[in-house]
Amino acid sequence: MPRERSNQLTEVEMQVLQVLWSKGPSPVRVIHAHLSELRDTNYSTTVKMLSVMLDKKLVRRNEDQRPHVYSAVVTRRKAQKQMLHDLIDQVYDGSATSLVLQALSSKKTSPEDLQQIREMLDKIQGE
Amino acid sequence: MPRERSNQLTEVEMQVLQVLWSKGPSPVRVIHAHLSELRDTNYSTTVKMLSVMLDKKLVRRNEDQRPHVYSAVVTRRKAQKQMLHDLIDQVYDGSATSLVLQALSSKKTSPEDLQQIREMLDKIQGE
DNA sequence: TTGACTTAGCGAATATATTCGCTAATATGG
DNA sequence: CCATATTAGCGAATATATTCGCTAAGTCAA
Repeated sequence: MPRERSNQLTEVEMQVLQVLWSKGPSPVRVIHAHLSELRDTNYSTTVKMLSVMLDKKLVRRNEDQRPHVYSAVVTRRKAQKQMLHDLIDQVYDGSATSLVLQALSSKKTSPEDLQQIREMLDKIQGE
Repeated sequence: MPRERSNQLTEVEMQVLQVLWSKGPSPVRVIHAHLSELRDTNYSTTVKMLSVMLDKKLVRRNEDQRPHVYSAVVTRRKAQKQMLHDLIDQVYDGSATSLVLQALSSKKTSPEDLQQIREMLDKIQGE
């Protein structure tokens, strides 16, 4: 008797959203085509996953058009924010700074990106 | 017939590791005490969870001492890195920079922390 | 219109996740 | 040494996650 459904996305859910975010609203057929590249899955399974995600309100669908069109309920940006905060809270003890430091130190970052980050810092300090 | 076990940590596993990281190697009794603050759980359940995590090699235990002592197999730092990369890959399309920008813009950061980040940037650019 | 194809959906099957009762083994104090 | 408490562990129960077969409904071209 597991606890209440954790609100964290499962791997498949993540992948489906990934597809919807990058391809935009799509019918099952298309979603399935892209999902197949990420995991070995059956069409029926994709249909079912979408119906589950519909129940969970992770996606919505437009039934006006015949092959129904699914789209993500939350924007990529929102999901990112949510997950980022969860990660910071749960694993970084609430310190966004240590996450930032670690992200910078472990991933190669281009000069342009570094510049962009400096600008963000300036903006924050209200220069 | 779900897919292969996802390697992402479940909520409870995360919480148990959280306790081990902050309190260090501990017997079940102690782990349970701290875990109880995070979730409404039974002693037996904690024992079981630890045994499951032992199977998954998420924790190890020393049986020399009588109340056996459990400890985390991976360091907090390692786990952080892993999860951070997964997040960047899966949700930020591989761009550490956009994660950093978002982390900075959505969390209040103290001047000292900002300074620390600037130093990291300088270090990366090899000034 | 009909046959073939596509799309929707349900429900059962199975795997993982989590819970806890109950029993056994071990420790401990008097 | 005995009674009691603590610790370990197993196994069943139950909830979620994921899979897919099978059927029905809709589409469409000849």
